[in-house]
Amino acid sequence: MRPRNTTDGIPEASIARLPVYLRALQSLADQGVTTVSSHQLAIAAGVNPAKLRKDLSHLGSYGTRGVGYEVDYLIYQISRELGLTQDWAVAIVGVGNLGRALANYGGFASRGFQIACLFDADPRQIGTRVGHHVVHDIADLERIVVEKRVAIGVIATPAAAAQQVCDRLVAAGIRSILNFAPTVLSVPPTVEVRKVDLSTELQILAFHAQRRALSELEALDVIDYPDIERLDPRAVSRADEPPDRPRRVAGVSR
Amino acid sequence: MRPRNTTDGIPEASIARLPVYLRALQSLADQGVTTVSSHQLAIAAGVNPAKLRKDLSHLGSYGTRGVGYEVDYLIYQISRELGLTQDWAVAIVGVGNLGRALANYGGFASRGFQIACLFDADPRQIGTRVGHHVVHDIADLERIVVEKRVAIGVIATPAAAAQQVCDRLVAAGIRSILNFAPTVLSVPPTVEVRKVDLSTELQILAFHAQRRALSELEALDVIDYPDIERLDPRAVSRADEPPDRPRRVAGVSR
DNA sequence: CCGATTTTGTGCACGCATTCACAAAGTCGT
DNA sequence: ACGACTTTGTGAATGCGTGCACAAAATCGG
Ligand SMILES: NC(=O)c1ccc[n+]([C@@H]2O[C@H](COP(=O)([O-])OP(=O)(O)OC[C@H]3O[C@@H](n4cnc5c(N)ncnc54)[C@H](O)[C@@H]3O)[C@@H](O)[C@H]2O)c1
Ligand SMILES: NC(=O)c1ccc[n+]([C@@H]2O[C@H](COP(=O)([O-])OP(=O)(O)OC[C@H]3O[C@@H](n4cnc5c(N)ncnc54)[C@H](O)[C@@H]3O)[C@@H](O)[C@H]2O)c1
Repeated sequence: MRPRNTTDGIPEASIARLPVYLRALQSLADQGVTTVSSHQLAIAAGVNPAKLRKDLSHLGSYGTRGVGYEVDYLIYQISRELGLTQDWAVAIVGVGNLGRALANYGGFASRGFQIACLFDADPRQIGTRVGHHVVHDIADLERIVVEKRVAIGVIATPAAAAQQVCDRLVAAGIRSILNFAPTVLSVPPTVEVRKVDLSTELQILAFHAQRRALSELEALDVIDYPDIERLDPRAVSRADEPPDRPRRVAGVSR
Repeated sequence: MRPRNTTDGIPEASIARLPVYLRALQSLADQGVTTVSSHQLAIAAGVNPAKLRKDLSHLGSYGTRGVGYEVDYLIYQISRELGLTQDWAVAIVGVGNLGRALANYGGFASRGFQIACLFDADPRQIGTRVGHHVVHDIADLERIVVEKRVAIGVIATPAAAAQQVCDRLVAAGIRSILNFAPTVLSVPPTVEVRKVDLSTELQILAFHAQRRALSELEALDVIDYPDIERLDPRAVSRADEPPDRPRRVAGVSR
């Protein structure tokens, strides 16, 4: 073994939190704070202090016992670990509602992500300006992606086109993809896909909201009905009948 | 104990996957498929079949051994569990780039989420139309949220305004919040916040992209340099010097 | 009616992540 | 120079999630 401190393999869960720490640190730096304890930073980042320290310990031993962490130095170390000391060229495919919002967003450039080019398949979009870019024809994707050294592809097309677009991004050599379309993409194992699914987020919120509503109902009025299934707790939109349950319906299906 | 099948407490990890299964099932239903095995559905959803079965088993015993799951029936059961048999009214605060994209998106209504109202603080936005809604003054938030029975709030304002907007949503009785601003929101424990952070996603992609680049470099040329720290593997934007590391620098800090 | 076949539902083992709790390390005041 | 105090870094315990592997259940053909 050699004294290579940052051995390797930082746990995924830690990596996902590093950007949060980074943002909290930058906010502290803006306020003129030069030194921060794990406790303070943990509060700012919304995590447990022990978890924060363990996460940071994966990068190396950058704190000072009795004092805390030097804000600027830690910002640099996290940025370096995340690969933010260089710029990354990003291509956005699909300049509809969402693609436009992303293209116009200023918050990426400041974090080292340069929108390098935009693509669409719609002839009415091609050639128009969005932000300070001209929308390219998807037909030119491979050429331009290579020319501009694009490393990250963002898919903001309808779901039906997503796999096809993904295949072309991969063919052009891109191995990091952020997918906004609600589809499961299949890619070779060398390619990493991350999915952002807004409907899913809302559905998870709905699940918990329903749970809350239900448990509150039970808490106050209900006398614990017998076994009759109470399909819909909120007794409003009960209109749509449940689909024919499987025909076999054995007598004792528990 | 009573024969209440869906006892309670479905693991969070399972809940987060239910929307994915739901979408895969709907796609199958559209193709006319009436019955599906855990294996097929698992492929469509991009997960392990055993995991899928265990997830579904938390909802009840809705499969038929030797056959599989009835597509329509399973769609109904998952929808019910997620609370999608009723409609949910959603308010969007901040109609900038992102808020507009969300307001114009058609994919929410079809999943039971109705955009009920839009808010902004900018006088130039207030009163304008976005989608088929008029943008309301944020000053009227509490009143309108109660009137329209809004259950879910979406924050699409700049980070600086997010906590303040959040507080008002909570004051108006909303207990489910989807936050797009890059801030940690603090809320009472009765309120659930989910965060969608696009910059974080890109940063995670960048981390892995850097790892790949680095390990490929090492794989072919490098003769394993001695201990000199190699800060930047890509030797390009090496311009910016690392910040002054903590002054104390002990001799043997390992 | 029975036996071969398919596929579910789940017990179990394993590994990763979280959190506690504490010794080691460093600071700061006197 | 020293002792009280602060805060890091990490061992150890616990809990959660994943996936294998298999018995139980149901179908179907003969
Ligand atoms: N807008 C939102 O708020 C939102 C929310 C959740 C999910 N999504 C998802 O994000 C994706 C984009 O949403 P949107 O609202 O921007 O859709 P949109 O219809 O407004 O835009 C899609 C764009 O993709 C282009 N396109 C279609 N096929 C293409 C192809 N093969 N190659 C290149 N471009 C192509 C279209 O011309 C269009 O400009 C969709 O999959 C949608 O489900 C969007
Ligand atoms: N646009 C993107 O693609 C993108 C990507 C990642 C993150 N985000 C985040 O999403 C948020 C919105 O981004 P955007 O690009 O739409 O910003 P934007 O500046 O285009 O829009 C913000 C809107 O919020 C309104 N607003 C400001 N203060 C308000 C208040 N107190 N109450 C109500 N409305 C208020 C503004 O008037 C403006 O219309 C930001 O926090 C941004 O960091 C956006």
